[in-house]
Amino acid sequence: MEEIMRMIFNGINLVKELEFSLSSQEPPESDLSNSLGSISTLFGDANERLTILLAWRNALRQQEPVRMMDMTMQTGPDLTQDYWLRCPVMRTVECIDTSRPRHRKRKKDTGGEETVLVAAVGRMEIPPDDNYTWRKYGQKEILGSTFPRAYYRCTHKKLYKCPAKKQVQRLDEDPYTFRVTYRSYTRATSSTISRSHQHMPPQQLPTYPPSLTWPKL
DNA sequence: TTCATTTGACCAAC
DNA sequence: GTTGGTCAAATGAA
Repeated sequence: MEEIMRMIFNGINLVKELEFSLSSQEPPESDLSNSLGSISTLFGDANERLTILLAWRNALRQQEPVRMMDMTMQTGPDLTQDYWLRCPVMRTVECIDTSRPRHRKRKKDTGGEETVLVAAVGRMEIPPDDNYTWRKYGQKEILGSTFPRAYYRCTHKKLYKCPAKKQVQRLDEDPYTFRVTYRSYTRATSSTISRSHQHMPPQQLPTYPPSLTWPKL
């Protein structure tokens, strides 16, 4: 909510600036267009976030089994900032030993799994960016589902041995809602995190979702 | 040239 | 045998 309020106040400031420039002189049409575009975008984004937030609160009120999570509602650092590295490492993640034989499938392994419902932004057919860098590595038609399931892993899997993965499944009953499942973290100490991560300033660590926060360094 | 996506194939779990 | 998760070659975009 704090982030939304900040966007609204920024929009108000832009309106005031526009008002001032109009009262003092007639600005070039290009400047006027840019200014109106910025204001429109800012208020539009704030409105979208507010819509998602309300849906999330309604879901909580109804005590739904899975949480509607606002991908952009943050209380942490400013996520509009372009992190030089956006890696979805989870709090208690244990690094993968790449020397062991690979396990392609682990059914019933629900440890460290977190599922959220995510509303698509506007009429877009993709879920909003969760501010982490993912690389798609597969897509499958799922029995009983109209839409295919997409598989993503952390972009920095090799570099930092980051094991985080997510699955994105569009809901049959609501094509503009996605079920996003975050996977592959185990109960281990943060000391098992690759030391390569330690150059990430902790104050810039993203905080979404709760179980996806960076380890304390 | 590098990196991301697509997609058929592979394989373990059921 | 079927299904879901992953791999990796091919392809495309920047």
